[in-house]
Amino acid sequence: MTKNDANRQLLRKSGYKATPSRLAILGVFKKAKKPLSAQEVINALPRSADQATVYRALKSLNEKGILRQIDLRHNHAHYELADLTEHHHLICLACGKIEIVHHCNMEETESRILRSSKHFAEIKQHALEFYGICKSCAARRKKL
Amino acid sequence: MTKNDANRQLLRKSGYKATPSRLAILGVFKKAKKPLSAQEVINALPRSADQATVYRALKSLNEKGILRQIDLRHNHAHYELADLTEHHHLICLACGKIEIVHHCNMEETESRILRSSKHFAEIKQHALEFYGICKSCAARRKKL
DNA sequence: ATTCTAAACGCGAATTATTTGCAAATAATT
DNA sequence: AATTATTTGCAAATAATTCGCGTTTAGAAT
Repeated sequence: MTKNDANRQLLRKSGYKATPSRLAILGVFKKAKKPLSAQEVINALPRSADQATVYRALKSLNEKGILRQIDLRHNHAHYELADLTEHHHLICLACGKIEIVHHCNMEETESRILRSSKHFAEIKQHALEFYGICKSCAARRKKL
Repeated sequence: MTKNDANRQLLRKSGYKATPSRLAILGVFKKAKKPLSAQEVINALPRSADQATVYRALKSLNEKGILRQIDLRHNHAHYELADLTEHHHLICLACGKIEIVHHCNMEETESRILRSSKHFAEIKQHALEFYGICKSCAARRKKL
């Protein structure tokens, strides 16, 4: 299966063993349409893996930049594949709805920041999320 | 005391009672040089308050926009006063060091996003944090 | 193919972070 | 001073994440 071979290589290239759980976790993210929490990954796995295994995998994959961590303000971390085209999230503070946002052009900002920073040598990632109210929540609130 | 009077008004204006714990919590943030976790607030309080009280206060103050929540990737929320001049954070993935970043000009981006969004009515806040490696961690790593 | 070994796993328990229910206390209003 | 809706403290619950450790296993070396 070619998809698994690609993931297998990806893991090996980062110095990890290509274990069934890690391959399965990557598979779950490949299918996902939105950032997933550890619990959602656990639930979505075809053959169950221990929660410690999943947490460890998420952490490692995030450290190597295969996944990226997203803060949706839900008191727990979410992750998504890092190789998606550059985008950010618009999150409804009332209902949690997520919309994808493109074209924020952060590379330029990052290099400018780095040039003027006293203490930092490198920027590896950034998180840019917008929190607001979605239209249906806004409508619902007007009625009250 | 004039400073407390200002905070007292701020709280009342948001519909809250100006209780000693909330005034003390605002006092702690006023002195702080960096975003604080709930635990750090608890430790910094002159007269101790219960953790439930502190968590409840942080949540309310964040909802009313007096505090804002920051994600430093430490598995717990941090907060800072919302009325600081617009800035963001540069966080070292290796040691946690924080540097303040100015001039990211997000208002323009926000209004553009809102104009092109299908589902969102309003943007209330954003989080923009940069994660990288600080110079001293970079140096330490080279030696290894 | 078999052996070897560091890395990864599963399990259970520990930690850490945050929330909740409820009775008592209290800030603001009258 | 009396009233009342908020807020507090306490203790316990829940949620999120991590850790220790004995066992298994992927990949390298024979």
